[in-house]
Amino acid sequence: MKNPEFFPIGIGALSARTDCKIETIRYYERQGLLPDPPRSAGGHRLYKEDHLKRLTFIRRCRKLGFTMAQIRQLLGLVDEHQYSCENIKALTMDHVGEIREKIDHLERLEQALLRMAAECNGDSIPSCPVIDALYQPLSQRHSN
Amino acid sequence: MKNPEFFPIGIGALSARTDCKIETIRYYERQGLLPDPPRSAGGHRLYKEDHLKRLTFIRRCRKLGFTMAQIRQLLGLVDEHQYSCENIKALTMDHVGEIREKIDHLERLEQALLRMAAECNGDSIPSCPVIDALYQPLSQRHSN
DNA sequence: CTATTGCCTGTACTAACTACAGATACAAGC
DNA sequence: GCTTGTATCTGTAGTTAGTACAGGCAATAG
Repeated sequence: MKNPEFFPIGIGALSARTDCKIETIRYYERQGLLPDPPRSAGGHRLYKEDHLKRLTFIRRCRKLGFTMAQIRQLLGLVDEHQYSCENIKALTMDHVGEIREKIDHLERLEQALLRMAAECNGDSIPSCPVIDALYQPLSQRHSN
Repeated sequence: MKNPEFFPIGIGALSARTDCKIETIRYYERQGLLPDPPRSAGGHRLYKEDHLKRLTFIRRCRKLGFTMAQIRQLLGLVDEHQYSCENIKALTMDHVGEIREKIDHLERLEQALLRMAAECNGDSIPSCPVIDALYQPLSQRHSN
């Protein structure tokens, strides 16, 4: 029940099954995230089910916002069977922390922009408090 | 009261006053955001107050998350005196919309990660539902 | 006059891909 | 077997917004 007749597959089929562009697959190989696959007589890459699973893992991690460095770390743990629920959870929660920081930062930007935009009266004369606020030099308040 | 004795200044002084690295100032010049300044006999850049104001504007916009393309647009409007409260506010609110999309996306990632981490029992045996969830091929459910 | 900064140009690097160009391999049809 | 068309190959360059040099002049302090 492991569909042995479908493997090995070429890079195009792997690409279609993982929603990952061919160039990106080759890029991951160059970066060492995917092992170099065996080749056909003519040099074409031939992938088996393990490659499919590994690439699926990589793509899911990327969609969750993990960096390639973090994925490398996760794969390292998996490859060496050195992972446990404990350390995977720790890495995951580190990543959650990073995401929260980004959210905080964006929320602060949003508030700053909304405060400035609230000053606008929305008319069409060539003047705008947003531009004024951004354009005034730092040294305006006391002679610097 | 415009401190005329402080200008012109060199690139190092401009850098110090704007919290912008020297290389970044030259980069903005290459990208056409800052006009080419006059030079000394020996070729050193000499900046005046207008440059200081313009660079301050650029840096504030960057800190607010505007891309360089957006800043180019804002500066274009300012340079041609073609801006009004109306269109500046519109650009600002567009940017707020982009920021909100990023926040939404990050919040969804956070929830996905937290859901996975919640499955972890936190023990130290080499097994983890997060890894399992990420590693299963798409084709696992029905023979593909 | 010389030593020390300061500044110059040009190039290469970052993250995570994407997009070619130009050449070769493979599969299908006849 | 031959041809055609698609698949894949390598290698290079582009994207964003800078950062980091190397190697060489310019300005300035003492």
